[in-house]
Amino acid sequence: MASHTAASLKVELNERGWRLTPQRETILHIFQNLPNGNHLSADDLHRRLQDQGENISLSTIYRTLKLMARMGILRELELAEGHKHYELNQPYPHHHHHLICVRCNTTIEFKNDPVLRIGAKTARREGFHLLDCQLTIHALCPPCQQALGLP
Amino acid sequence: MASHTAASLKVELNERGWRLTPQRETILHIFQNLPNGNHLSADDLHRRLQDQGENISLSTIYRTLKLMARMGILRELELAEGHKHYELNQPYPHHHHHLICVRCNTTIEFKNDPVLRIGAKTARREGFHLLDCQLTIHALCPPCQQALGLP
DNA sequence: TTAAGTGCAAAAACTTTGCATATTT
DNA sequence: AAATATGCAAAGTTTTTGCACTTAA
Repeated sequence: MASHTAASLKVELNERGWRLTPQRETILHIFQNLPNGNHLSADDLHRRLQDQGENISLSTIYRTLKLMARMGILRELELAEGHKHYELNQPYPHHHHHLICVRCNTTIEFKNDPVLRIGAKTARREGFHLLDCQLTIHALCPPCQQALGLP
Repeated sequence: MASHTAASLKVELNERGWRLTPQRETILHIFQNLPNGNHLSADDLHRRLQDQGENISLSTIYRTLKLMARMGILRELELAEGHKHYELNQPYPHHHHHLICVRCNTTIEFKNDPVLRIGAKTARREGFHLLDCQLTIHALCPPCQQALGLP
């Protein structure tokens, strides 16, 4: 869960018989330069790559996102938009969780160390190797409570 | 987040200008009779309804699942299969979280009250009305660690 | 009565796959 | 050289939508 350089990514890939390609390196860079709190869908990433003149196919993007999520480099977020979003899987103290309004999709990030510790402990107890731990809270934001006439 | 009867569901729907239809009642029953720890995708639910001779269209199922999730009656789970699953949103002490192997999709449920309290507190602090709170842990199970030759 | 809900079929959105070609190790 | 990765186009899955009809309140 440490931050990656192209070199360390290469090592980690090679250990598993995989390869460092220019596409994978470019995609990693995009995420590393993403302002904190941003996250991209496959399509967002594709567009962003095209904007900077990189032509990487959507297939490769999907394959790379899944690979990096399984390696623990990216975390896969299920926000409210109906498709997955990805962001760098940052270690403590940057690690965070999400509070989401199910009506308007407003999303608030928050940090919580105890939850992170509980997640780590739970995985360890079951013998699992932790990749990511996210608390997702579904709720109604104040304006949406109003709109629904909730007490 | 209390358990629902057809009558209380009706009240809650009517309060918001919505209606209790036979389809909605039938769907609620399916979930109420689901053994603890089970969860259904839209398609699972559709098949299950057909098996018991109920003809409810997939459109209605999708619309109902979303509605009930937004009301806090069902919780929407993002497990690893690539589509949503739903289960009854049960209050403490039945409330639970999920530990998922990203490689083989093995899923383990676990309970954790502190996380639930943290979720409730976080929502309250932001003025949100809590609907659901789920800790999702992505990890590699022991066999999959082996298969990948992890130390 | 009338606003909301349903079913159908069609479309949309998102993701995966087969295969020929290119590239990393 | 051998195995992995890519790009393309095509197909697959899951979910949403428009519309005419039905139904709960």
